[in-house]
Amino acid sequence: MCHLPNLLYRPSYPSHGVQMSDKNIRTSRSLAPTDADSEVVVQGWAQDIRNLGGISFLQLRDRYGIIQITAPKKKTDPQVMDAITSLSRESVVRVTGTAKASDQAKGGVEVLPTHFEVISAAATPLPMGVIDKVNVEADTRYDHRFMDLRKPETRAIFEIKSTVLSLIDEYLVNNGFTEVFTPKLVASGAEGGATLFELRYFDQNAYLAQSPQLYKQMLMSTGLDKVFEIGPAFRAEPSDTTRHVSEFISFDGEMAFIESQRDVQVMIEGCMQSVIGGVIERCKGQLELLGVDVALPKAPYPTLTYESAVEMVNAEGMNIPLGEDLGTEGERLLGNIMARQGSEMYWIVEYPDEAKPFYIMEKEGTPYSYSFDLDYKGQEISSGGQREHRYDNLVSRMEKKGLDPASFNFYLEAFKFGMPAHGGWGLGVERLIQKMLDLPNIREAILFPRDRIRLVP
RNA sequence: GCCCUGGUAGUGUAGCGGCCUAUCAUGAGGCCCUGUCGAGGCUUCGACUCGGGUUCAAAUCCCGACCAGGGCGCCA
Repeated sequence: MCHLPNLLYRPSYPSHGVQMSDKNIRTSRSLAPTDADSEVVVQGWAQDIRNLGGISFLQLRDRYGIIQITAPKKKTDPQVMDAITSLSRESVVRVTGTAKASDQAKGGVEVLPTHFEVISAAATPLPMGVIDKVNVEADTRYDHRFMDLRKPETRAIFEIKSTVLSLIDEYLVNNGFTEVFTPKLVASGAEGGATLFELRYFDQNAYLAQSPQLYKQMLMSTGLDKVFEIGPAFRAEPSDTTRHVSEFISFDGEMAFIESQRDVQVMIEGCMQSVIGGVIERCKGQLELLGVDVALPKAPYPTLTYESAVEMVNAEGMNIPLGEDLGTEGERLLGNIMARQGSEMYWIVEYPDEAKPFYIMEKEGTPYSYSFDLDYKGQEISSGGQREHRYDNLVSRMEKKGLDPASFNFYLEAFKFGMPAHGGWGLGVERLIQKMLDLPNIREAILFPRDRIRLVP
């Protein structure tokens, strides 16, 4: 799969791309004082209309910003004047007019209209204001997300998300990975733990995949060696938090012929540095709009064992028994401790194998496993480890976890006829974005979030 | 799923037994204004989530449903 370079925010490329008509179509970015006295066509949403009687102003918003349409009554066709002053906010219009340099207009240029076309009049009142001076609750914003996305700062998150995905792609392809797609409709995915969404599949029952785990592992027996996938994952967990949703984008990778899980960690770490560094470099405008100062995490990321992580939080007043999960509070406290030491990203390795799925390799002679979590500012964004590639051990681990190996034949078969040592990871893309941009809720990083109760829009 | 808090005009809120014919802001409609950009001035419009109950009287108290926010839990 080929990926075009990110054209946004590289002013050396023409911003309007392919010219689709012979009209002099301009955007808020391409219109400049040097256009003065020439006829231009601009189009967008009517953000604000100011009728002062003898002169009217229309703020026209497009993808890149605002263009001011200025209509002095004496110099403007009465029909055009009327159309402007009677326009409802958020209507889509196309304006033809004369560009005029002006110190009083932002950007130093405004347009005096000669023709005015309402492409789509907006009904009133708006379900929520785009520039109103009142707060709008998150729930109301998600109910009317198309309107919410008219705010540049809301859109900025998704422009950054797009850049993150491009950067991941670039990094992995440069490191010899092949991008793959595994099925999201599956017959069984009961790898334990997470609950599945069930649905009818012709005359069978099927499930929405909670993870590409089994399939990406099967690919390790093929010779593709290094694969990654970016795609949706579905969890029917009844979670109700600011960091859980029932549909999210998972970035999964799997690598064959590894020496240890460390090989996998090195790859993720390099990828994260490249992604965060790339966002800082390519998304300056969006970060400024969001008022976020993203810092490149200190590398190499410190590695804590699960045991030492428990000791660290217990030393600061918690009381977590060995073997137990850190919990939300413990995770957050650990984040604070690490922040004090200047580390936003850090590894927690060797979790108790009891808490890990069947496909993880045990650390023999200990209650621990060859597994890792990657935490970013006190929140887990990725987990992975070395997989159990030895058929007999894998089957006995399944049995130990109360799973029936017979229902995993399609998976186990790949381990029977030559399977290299391998390891991999899964990473929640929206969690990465959430922590990177300090978003209060993971839903802010999803266009149309799906949670326990929200299925619309 | 549990605990806590809450549901009032399009949006965001105040009011928390009678002073409610319900506050303020924002918005929408109308009018005035030639440099607005959180414009300004005048004016009009618009709401108590639903169902039961208590009471002479309920937006206000009680019960239930539904929904939301915060926290926890569940959790690749």
